[in-house]
Amino acid sequence: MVTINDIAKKAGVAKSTVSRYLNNGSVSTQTREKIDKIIKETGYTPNTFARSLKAQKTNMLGVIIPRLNSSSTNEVLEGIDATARELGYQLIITNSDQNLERELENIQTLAIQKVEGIIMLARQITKQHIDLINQASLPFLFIGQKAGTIHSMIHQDYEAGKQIGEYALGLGHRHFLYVGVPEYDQAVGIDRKKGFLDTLKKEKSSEVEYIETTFSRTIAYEKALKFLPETKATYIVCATDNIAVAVLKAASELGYRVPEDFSLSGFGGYEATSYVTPTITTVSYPYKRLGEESVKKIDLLINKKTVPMLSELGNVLEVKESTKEYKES
Amino acid sequence: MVTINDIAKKAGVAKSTVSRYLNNGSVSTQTREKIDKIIKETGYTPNTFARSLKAQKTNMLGVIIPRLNSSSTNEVLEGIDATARELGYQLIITNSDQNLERELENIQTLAIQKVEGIIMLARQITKQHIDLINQASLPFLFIGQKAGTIHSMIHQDYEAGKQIGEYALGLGHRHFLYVGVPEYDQAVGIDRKKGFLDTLKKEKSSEVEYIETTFSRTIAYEKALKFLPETKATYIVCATDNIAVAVLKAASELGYRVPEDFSLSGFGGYEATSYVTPTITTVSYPYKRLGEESVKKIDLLINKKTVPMLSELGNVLEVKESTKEYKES
DNA sequence: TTGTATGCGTTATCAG
DNA sequence: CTGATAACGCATACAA
Repeated sequence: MVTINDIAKKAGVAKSTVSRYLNNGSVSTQTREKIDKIIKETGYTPNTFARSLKAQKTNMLGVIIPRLNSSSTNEVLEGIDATARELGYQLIITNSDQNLERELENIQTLAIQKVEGIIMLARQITKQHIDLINQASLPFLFIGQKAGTIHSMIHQDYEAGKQIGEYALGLGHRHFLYVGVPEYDQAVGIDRKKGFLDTLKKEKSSEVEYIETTFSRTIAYEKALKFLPETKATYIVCATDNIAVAVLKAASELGYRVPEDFSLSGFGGYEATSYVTPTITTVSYPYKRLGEESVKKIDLLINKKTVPMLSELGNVLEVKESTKEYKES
Repeated sequence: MVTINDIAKKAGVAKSTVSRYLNNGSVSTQTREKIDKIIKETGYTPNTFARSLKAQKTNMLGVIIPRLNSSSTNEVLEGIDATARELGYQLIITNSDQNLERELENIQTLAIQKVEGIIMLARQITKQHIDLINQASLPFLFIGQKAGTIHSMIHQDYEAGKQIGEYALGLGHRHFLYVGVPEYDQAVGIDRKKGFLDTLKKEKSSEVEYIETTFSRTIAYEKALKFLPETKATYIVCATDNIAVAVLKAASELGYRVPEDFSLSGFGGYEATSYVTPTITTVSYPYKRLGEESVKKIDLLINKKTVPMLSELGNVLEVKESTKEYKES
């Protein structure tokens, strides 16, 4: 490996001169040219580790994601990537494979790598998380779930549920099926559902059945094959777009027509909802922007600015083909 | 920041003793316990940079991907992630956003970061790539495209095209439409297509129309709205599953029925092909395994073992609902 | 403008 | 088993 010393020797100067050349630049034109040439010849690049060691700064940002093959995750990542690049951060992305142990492990690993801050796309936040994060004592930001004592950035999930509720009631529907996910996920499992249910309460004549599934398309699909023939709902609300796509698939398999037999909607605004037939009504979430904002926020945190503990991003209802008015038949 | 020195002082020993404790472990039980306690109290973690500086080893692997929101990319990443973890590598994932400049930039960046090796999910390989890689002179592996002088790992795209060709001919089809992508992509744009076309040549009575689109679903969708009413093909071959999904969407929009009006197939084996109606026949590629194998290969490269310049992974035809026999009507 | 000397946190060598 | 010391590659205060 060629070092600053080699360059210095070959150029017949002190290594501090080379260092100056590399940084400030207070060097005579002569030596500058000499060094210039030699660096090109040797293909020398400064050693980042030595630099970081000296500067006590790594310019690296850690990102922890729950899984790779998720479109929402990827959109968030896109936003993170773009803004990180803009602000001069190098990204270390670690995958925790929806596994609590690995999540904690990754926090550790990133802390050891001395990243300047960590952004974590959260599923559930446990005491272990909090403890570990406090212990690591570096700027930390949760995305997607809120944690009281740690900075977080979330979607307005309660609002989103409310939007769908109001929209569906407005269409005249009174009998609903809510296909949800477990409550360990505060944002999706609880807030989103609660927003919906609370809205329905305003309409006394409404009824809601509830089915719980997981984030997996396959599992949702299999459950749908069973519950679709049994439900009396005229409107099915799925907790995620993925689930909605799976339910739609099962429906078409079983010979139901959407929205003629029942209306269907999801949450998320995934691209997939636009490429199935019918296209699926959804509440679209600004995932990419969430990623962008999160980097800006952690950057502020890193630079010791004060930022609000919690930021919320709004979302917007996208009416497509899978929902229609309910008319007494 | 708490360092090995702090620990040493508090424990009343030399820092070399602490270092030994951290590594080999030749320390008396007494001092071991003392150090143990202090490290826990202070939450000390060794500084990776100092370590890397000393060890001249970073244990980091660079990965360059063309874009984040691609299911094939993500499956490859899953494989890479899993195996990297197994082999003890830390991943630095950089996104080049389908941009040549950024690709070259990323190679630079990763080289500067002193990663031990780079895996790049390639689109096209230019002389600039080759030059830069040779200059960086570190283990490098292309995935998805082959480069003569640099190690690469690819899918059998020509074979895949052939498989579809033989299958379609076997169903009795003679009039085809191939929806392809530009030839700057050697694997998908050329090999895949050529495998298909070469196979058709064996059947004199066959005819092929050709339409070129891009990897974008939206663009493919819009093109399909135009070409579907015009084509006489009874079998449409799409160069990727994404394109196939888009064409299917356009078809259902226009009132065509698949496979009654025409058969349709893609390449890739993306999950999406299973969640549309009808499900789409495809040649599935072992993306995840590709990721796994690639890490194993670069690990070999890093450890100076000799490995073949080129590795190929096979793929398998998955017949689903979107294709059926052609019968003279 | 240039060179010398020192320290960043760690590991390894070599006496003790 | 333990401690002093040098070295990794770089940046910088200070002196020349």
